[in-house]
Amino acid sequence: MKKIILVDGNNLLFRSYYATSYSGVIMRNSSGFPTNALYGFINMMNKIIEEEKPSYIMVAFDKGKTFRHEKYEEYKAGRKEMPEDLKVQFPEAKEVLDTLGIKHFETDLYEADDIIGKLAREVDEEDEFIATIISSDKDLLQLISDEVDVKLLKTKGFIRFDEKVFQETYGVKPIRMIDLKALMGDVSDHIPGVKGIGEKTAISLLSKYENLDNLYEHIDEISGKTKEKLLMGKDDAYMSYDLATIYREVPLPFTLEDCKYSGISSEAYRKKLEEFEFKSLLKKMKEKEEGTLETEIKPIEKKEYPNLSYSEFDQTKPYSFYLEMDGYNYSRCPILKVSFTNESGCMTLSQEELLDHREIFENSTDKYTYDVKKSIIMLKRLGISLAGCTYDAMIAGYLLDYKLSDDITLLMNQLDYDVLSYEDTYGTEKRRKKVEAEVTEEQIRKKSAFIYETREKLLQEIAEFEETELFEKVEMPLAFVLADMELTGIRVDRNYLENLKTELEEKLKEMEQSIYQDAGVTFNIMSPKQLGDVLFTQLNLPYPKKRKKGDESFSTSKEILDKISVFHPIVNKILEYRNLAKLYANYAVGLLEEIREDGKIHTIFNQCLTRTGRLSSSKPNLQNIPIRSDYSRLVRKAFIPEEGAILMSSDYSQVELRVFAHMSQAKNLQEAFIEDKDIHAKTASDIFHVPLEKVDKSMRRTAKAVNFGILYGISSFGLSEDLNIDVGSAKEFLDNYIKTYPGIKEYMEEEKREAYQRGYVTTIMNRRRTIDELKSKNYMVRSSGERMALNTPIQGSAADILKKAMVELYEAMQEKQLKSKILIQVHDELVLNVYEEELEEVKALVKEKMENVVKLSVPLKVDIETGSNWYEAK
DNA sequence: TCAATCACG
DNA sequence: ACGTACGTGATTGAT
Repeated sequence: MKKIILVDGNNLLFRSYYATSYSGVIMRNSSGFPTNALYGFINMMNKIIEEEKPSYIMVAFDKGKTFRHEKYEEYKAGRKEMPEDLKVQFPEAKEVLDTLGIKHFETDLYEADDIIGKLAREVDEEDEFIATIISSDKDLLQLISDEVDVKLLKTKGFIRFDEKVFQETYGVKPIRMIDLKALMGDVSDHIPGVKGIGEKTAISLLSKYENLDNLYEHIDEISGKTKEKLLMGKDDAYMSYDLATIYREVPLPFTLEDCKYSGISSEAYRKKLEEFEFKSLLKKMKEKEEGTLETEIKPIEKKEYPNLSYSEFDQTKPYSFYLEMDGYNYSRCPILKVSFTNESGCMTLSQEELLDHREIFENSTDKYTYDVKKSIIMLKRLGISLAGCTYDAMIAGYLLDYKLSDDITLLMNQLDYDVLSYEDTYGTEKRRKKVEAEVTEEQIRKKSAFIYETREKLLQEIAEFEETELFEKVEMPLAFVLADMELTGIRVDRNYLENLKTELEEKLKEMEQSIYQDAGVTFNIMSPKQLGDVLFTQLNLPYPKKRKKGDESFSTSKEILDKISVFHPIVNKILEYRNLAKLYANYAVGLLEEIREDGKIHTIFNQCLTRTGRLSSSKPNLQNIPIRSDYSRLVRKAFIPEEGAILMSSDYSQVELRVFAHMSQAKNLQEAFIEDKDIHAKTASDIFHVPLEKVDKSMRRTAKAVNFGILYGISSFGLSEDLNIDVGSAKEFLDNYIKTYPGIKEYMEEEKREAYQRGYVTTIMNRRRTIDELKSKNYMVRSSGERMALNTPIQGSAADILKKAMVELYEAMQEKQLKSKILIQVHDELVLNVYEEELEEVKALVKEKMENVVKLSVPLKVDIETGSNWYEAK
């Protein structure tokens, strides 16, 4: 078989141009010629050749106006002029292809899509060739056939679509991509589609009616809004259908055979790279010639592994394992299969087989996996304890700022591994698919092979990011701490919650009647839509906010309701009702449902989720148990210690502000912490120019809001909203703040400058967050990126600090063989179950570990409280 | 599946 | 002139 690669050249140049042009600034060589699109383009061509190893390749381009322009005015209008800086890179790209001996083609009236469409047809019609199309444009998916697949480029990585994958993703045949687009449209392609129909609706309609014509023939079977929309948009749908259809009869002056690729680049290619000043590409080229490429990051070596039996697998050499669940919830579902890989080969075991071979997990050989916490917990249920696991690809991927999920395949795709997602293989949680055992077996083997093969590369990258300490000393050991916390769980007083639930039920019922009476009608109080109607139309209360033109809906947020509460007694009742309803659903019913047979709640701590480095908690979320109001915080009384123990809460006082004082090096602020002053009062005294003892409650509250504003990447508008004051006064406070604390303005400017320059920000432990928003041309998006750039180092460093403290505390407690345990982490607070006889020792240990975990230019301070429940311990 | 709302740091 | 504070998760009604 001859393999030909068909590249959508326009698409490649466009996406590399827009991926690298931010705030109008783009890469240029020293004579000012723009090179950003070329850089991405050449890189991608190299990558394609490396990965696909094609013997035939061709790149298609657009050429000015096409027949689609002639036919549809709208299409013409929708297409914007290409920026000049991008335009000039096209001829250069084509010259580069010439120097590489790669065929390229463009022709009047047709787009790159159409050229590729014609070639794909030729591939379909003869027997020697198979083709892979490369683009990020989903439009091309309509060309998929037996012999043609599409490598769909994503921001990171790609997805390979063949007939099967397409069918599984969209529920219809590839050619129906056209019908899909006709319905859902495509903004980037200026295809309107039917207004109000999105991807999900389009897919479900087509999986039922197959194609557009048939859909409109059976339009009367469809009900409600969808039908209306479809009828309204019928003309648009058919126009879109026409626009989305790739024309496959383009006359071509060459054959498939003419696209032969020799693999030899000429001296002219090097000259071009020199002209563009692509130093890294030149370096790579040189190293390739000298055979010294290995000095750079080791390329991933994908290998085939012999399938071994248990006794053949060499357990004395480090190996990777991957544990595939049979379901979606690791605290409940069984293990489907586990795969193992190392140099000796690979093997898979089922859950039953594992029980006979537990030493594969319990021996002391180094092991690598994906999601070690999940693995520990699932194995624990089988009575197996995991030893020697030193590497978690999920954590590595998280620190390298890859896009992650609990599904390993997302990371694999980004590292060029071709694998189907868990959901695509097994179906969704609700709709499970039947899968052949051999298929899954092969997929699972691929996963442990992936972990094994990519480990060195990822560790090298972590070292380059200077995150090795963060990886080895914090995140890896933390996974074990979290596993222990999840397994331990927190004890809950079921009786107390039942009573609370009944109490709330009664109160809600009463209030409901009272509200109906005030309103004069019965309605669903929880529905913002109905509530807005009752308040602002029927009771005719004033709406205290400007409304956008054409906006029919009313916001019924707390903020709005607070403002109108003086006009009618119903408003406060509604606010109260909402409070209680929230309490009822989330914290009475919700928590009761989560109590397991052991009388405890076992939350899940997500270690690799947040963009800042914080943990998150789910199923249930124990990081948002009420505390801010007197009544709702009573929920905390439901969280109780074990017999003979008490609950201890230990929280950092003002960590984020302390971190900020440390990083900004603002002397005045640092001193306030060194002298252990009430920081908000001190700030108030400074910005209002009054002595400390003259600071009243309102001043302190204002100062506190300003301090928070600073941490979040302040705007005077945001502050004015928060404090309910005018923007002028808010600005005044901020100006005073900046005057009072010299250095912070410079710090913030420098932080932003660096973020723009590098495209990412870092924390004190070099945790990295890339911020693509800074590249946006949209002012709003970019500003939001700037605030992330300001806030992430602070929030993230605080997260680093508590994570490291948790690890050190945990290890010290193990060392001392204490029975007491860490139960919950809430960003700046730890909750522990502490046995009475260990109280003093644990208290001292916690304080010592938390306060001394890092040395900052300001001290860290920890407050500890204890009690017979979580309410008391605060 | 989305938006609105509101619980936490 | 624009639209506006950082990071999460769960529930609800509406589509």
